[in-house]
Amino acid sequence: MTEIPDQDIEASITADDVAALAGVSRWTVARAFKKDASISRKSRDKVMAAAEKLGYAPDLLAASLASDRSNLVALITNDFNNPHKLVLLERLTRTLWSHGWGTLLVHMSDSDDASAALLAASQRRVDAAVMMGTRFDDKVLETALGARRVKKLVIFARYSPNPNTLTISCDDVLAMREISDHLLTKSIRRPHYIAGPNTQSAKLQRKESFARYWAEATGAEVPVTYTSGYDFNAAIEAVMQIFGETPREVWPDALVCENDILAIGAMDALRYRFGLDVPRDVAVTGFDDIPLAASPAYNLTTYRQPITEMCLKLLEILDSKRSDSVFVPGRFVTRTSS
Amino acid sequence: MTEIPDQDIEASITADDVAALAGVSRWTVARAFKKDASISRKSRDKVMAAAEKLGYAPDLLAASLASDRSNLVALITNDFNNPHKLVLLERLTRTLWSHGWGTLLVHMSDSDDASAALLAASQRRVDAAVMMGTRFDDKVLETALGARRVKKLVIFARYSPNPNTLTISCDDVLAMREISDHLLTKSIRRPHYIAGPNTQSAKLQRKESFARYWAEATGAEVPVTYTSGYDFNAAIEAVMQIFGETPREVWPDALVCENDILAIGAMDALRYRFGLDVPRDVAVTGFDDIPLAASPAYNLTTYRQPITEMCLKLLEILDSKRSDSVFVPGRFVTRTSS
DNA sequence: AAGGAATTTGCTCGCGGGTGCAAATTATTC
DNA sequence: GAATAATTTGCACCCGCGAGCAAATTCCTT
Repeated sequence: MTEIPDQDIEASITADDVAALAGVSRWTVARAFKKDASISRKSRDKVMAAAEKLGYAPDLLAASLASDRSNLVALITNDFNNPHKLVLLERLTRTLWSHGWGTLLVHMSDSDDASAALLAASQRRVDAAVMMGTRFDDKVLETALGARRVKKLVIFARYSPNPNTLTISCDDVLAMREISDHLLTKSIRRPHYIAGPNTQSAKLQRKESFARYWAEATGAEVPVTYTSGYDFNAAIEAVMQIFGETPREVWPDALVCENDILAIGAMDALRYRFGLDVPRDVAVTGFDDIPLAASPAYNLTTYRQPITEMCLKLLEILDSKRSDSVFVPGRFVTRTSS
Repeated sequence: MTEIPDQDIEASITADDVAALAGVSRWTVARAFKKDASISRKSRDKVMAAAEKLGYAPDLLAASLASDRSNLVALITNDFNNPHKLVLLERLTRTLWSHGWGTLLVHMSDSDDASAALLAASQRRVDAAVMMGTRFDDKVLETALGARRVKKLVIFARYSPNPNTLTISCDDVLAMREISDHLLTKSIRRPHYIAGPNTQSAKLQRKESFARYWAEATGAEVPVTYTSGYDFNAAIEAVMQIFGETPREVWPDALVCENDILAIGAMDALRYRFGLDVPRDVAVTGFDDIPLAASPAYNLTTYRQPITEMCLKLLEILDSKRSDSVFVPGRFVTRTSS
């Protein structure tokens, strides 16, 4: 009979050690740790007792290598200015984790392309890569996908028509129709759309949707200003430009912002640079419903993305129960900024 | 001569394939990809050419298994309400990534303890675990460390006296002295400290430091209110309590907040619930210098953590060039809220 | 050109556990 | 109780690469 070493000696405990202690084979130990494996009640108990005694936990690295399944998902993102990212991150990690998935966070700096991030992910054998509300270039993506195999590539909270890609996103079209209808009931005449940087791909569909509905309803075109980034300073600049360079008579009476952080910057600019009142002089709407949107300082009318549902859809994709893009309706949140 | 398979056939390319194409052994391929390995210029070129042709990239999983070094760091956190977390996350991932470290993000829900997170991390063989600005229980930590070996455990942007642990943190003591001095020059008489939840361990040293300096300078004690969490609603409640339950004559003339998100909530409460002016009626200071602190709406006086330096210290620890705790001075940022 | 040092290359063995099948055990039927 | 079916267990082989040493090659020196 082999000596079982004291449990705190440097060497780590493997399935073999547990097997020896439990008096079974290594493979029985593996089965004990596997959901619905073919194993008798008795041996499982024996194994579990031995495992607990030794403080054994399966090595996920070795398991991934052997099984070609890592239970790892790469979360790729590049825009860390938006507090909404934090919400997405939190929900994604929590949901995935509670379903047995680990998350590898890959920060893709704006300058470099997606390939490096995807390559790094694939080198760790992730089962899927999730581009999280991230702008990226479709062409780069194409080549990256060609060269390096990432089993599944999901675009989360954003939209890409790339056929090698799955989109999970809020239903922007529906959302903008609601915002549009809302502004109409508030007798808005001249809305102005404030969009993030104008990128080639992986965009949101908010601007187009809003413009289309507004044109359908009123026949008027919606002017658009693109900011230099998704942060409130960029929004302040945009508002300075819009209101600074046009005569007061043609000032917009509503700012429809692509997301909350732009909306908050816009509100600050309106109030502190132009002394305007929101919503009396200008109404403002956002998108995402970040925590700050509910603060008494902003009370922002916005649209909440259905993150929980979106996470569930992601799980379905990971479990291969789904393989098509999906657009989930969110919820319009009316507050006093409009 | 072996047939080289077309590069896009399902099977993934291993070092063996590259070796065959380059006409060298598998180990030479490995050396070509290793910094300062003993290999001739000629073979390295041959290997690299072959690798590029096949689209080969080393499998990091297999490498970790074989070498007992994963180049993976677990980032463990649990408080996703604070936008400052996003800054920390961004910096950490980016710094680590650019130095060859992958980051495993582990979300530790407030309810459960650190053990589960640490266990999960160790199962993936992380080289180190970083608790990121996270409250946790020291006792749990102790047992978790005993049972499961995580090679290095770093407490980042927080402090723990646990000897199995390394702390990398902003120098809170210095910081609070500066804030304290600043308030004295502004003739503040009755500061009130707003702290986050009162936890057992892994706390910040801000409250004690401020109270101590203030007492040294004025002989007065600083009253403290603990919020129920690090979000601005909790701060609003705290302010409601402080100002709602005491007569106007003894209202504080400054709110020293443990971080920016509390400070912002406090300012909102002062302005919108009590109609007070900041800083004329009450001065407010924060900590962290989150992006919003610079917005025209808040213009918050705060203290910026030296995140860049802290990340560099972390790298030193990962590379085993350092094995002691370190407290880095940050920078006091004066704005108009005080 | 020979001898030795320095450099480069190849190889055995192992990291820890999964797959899929064959052997062994247990349960079921008549 | 024997024969068969169902369940449980054991095993050879593999996943892709690294440590460390031995063999082979190259470079220097005299």
